[in-house]
This record gives sequence, structure tokens and C-alpha cells, in this order.
Amino acid sequence: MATTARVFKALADPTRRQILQELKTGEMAAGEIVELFDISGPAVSRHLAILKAADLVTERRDGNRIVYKVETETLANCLSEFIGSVCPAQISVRKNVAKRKGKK
Amino acid sequence: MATTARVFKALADPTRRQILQELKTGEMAAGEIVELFDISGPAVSRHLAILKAADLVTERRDGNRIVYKVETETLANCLSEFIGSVCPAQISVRKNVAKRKGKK
DNA sequence: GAAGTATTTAACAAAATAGTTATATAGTTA
DNA sequence: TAACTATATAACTATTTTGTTAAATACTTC
Repeated sequence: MATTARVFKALADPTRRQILQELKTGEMAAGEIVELFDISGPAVSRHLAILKAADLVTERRDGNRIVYKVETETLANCLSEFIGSVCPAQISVRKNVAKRKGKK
Repeated sequence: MATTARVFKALADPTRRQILQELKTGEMAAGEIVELFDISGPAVSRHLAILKAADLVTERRDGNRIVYKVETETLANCLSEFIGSVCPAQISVRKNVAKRKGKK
């Protein structure tokens, strides 16, 4: 499945969208994320795996815990590319913004 | 279901995303859209109903036919709002672009 | 290395999705 | 108004998704 398809599938679920929004303030461990929702740990874990497969988050191990970070690049690039593919006049602006933000 | 949820659910399906892209060039009747895909008329019809429920397309009757148009406003606003809710630095730009384009 | 904590993976059930064919609805034309 | 064309809705099926609980894995600490 292409990245775009994986991203849109990932964003279709409200829990996963909320996870991304929670990560906006910074990294969080899986367990901290679980506490924010009324579903089980394994359920959250699978949401995280889906977000990771879409490159919308990355993980890093920190001792016992696994810490997640949102990949705003992927999100902004993919969504803005789609906006552009449907509304031609708007693509260039969005792309430039995304590039500037993410440059190393 | 909130509009945002309906929009992201609608965009989760590749056929529906492609329908929006095909409508980029202008209005099309349901039957013309059907010809672009390898699935039945009723299947396309239901995709169109889902896109309509999300305000991603609008329809108008033209004699025998029902003609569909993409609502780029909804698409750009909803996606850019979400980008902004995850990547704060990027929201204002996108919103202004969408507003300018759509102003009556 | 045994016990404890954090997280994922496995196995399964319920609900949602997307396709099919058959039927109904709405407008057109003879 | 009868037949035709375009489209939607209904009824059904197969697949996918999302949740649950139980078991496995990985790291830490005693």
C-alpha cells in the first residue's frame, strides 16, 4: 500500500487523530498515551503501530519504555499534496511551508 | 458524527479520493464517474453519498442526470485545520489560503 | 537470575465497510 | 401513459477494522 493510502487509513480513526494531537506537545511513552484513553493498552499499541506504519510517528526506546514522537513532516506533506491534487491553486504554498519547517 | 470525522472517514477510501481528483477538472454526472472505475454503479453511488454526507461534493440534478461537483473549501479547510492542530506553526498560512480562494 | 514494569503480539468476537445483484425512483421521450 | 435512461436504495455477503483478554518480549532492579 502506498504511503498516501496508509496515511489516510491511519487518519480515519478518531483515536489515532487524537493521539497525534496529544503528541503535538512533545514525546510521550506508550503508557502515558494509554492513560489518555478509555481503551486497553493493546488497543492503543495497535493504533501506534498503524501510525508508525504510515510514518506518522516514530518510536525510540528509553529504558523500559517506548517513547513516541509525531512526524509532522509526513502529515503536512501528505495532506497538502492531496489538497493540491484536488485544488491545484493551493499546493505550492502548503509544500513550501512544510519544507521550511522540516529543514535540517 | 462531526464533520471532521466524516471527512476523514470519506477520505480513507482510495476510490473516493480518486473521485475527488477526477472532479478537479469540473463537474461530472454519476454515470460518467462510474465509467472511470471497475466497480458497479451502485457502489459508486454509495461512494458519492458518503462524499456528499461529508460535504466534500455537492450534487445538482440536470434533467435525467445528477451532476457532482467537488467542494474544495471543505477539503482544504478540514485538512488544513487538522494539520494546524498537530503542527501549530503551520495553521495560519493554510487557513488564509483557503479563505482567500473561497471568498464570495 | 527472579521478580517487576512497560509494551507488543496473538487469538478471537463484534461492528463497520465495500462490493454484488435486484428493485425502486425520477426524469425524458415517443 | 408506456417505454427508456440515469441514478439511488435495499438486501445480502465477504472482508476489514477495532476492541477484548491472555501470553510473549524486553528492559530494570533486587
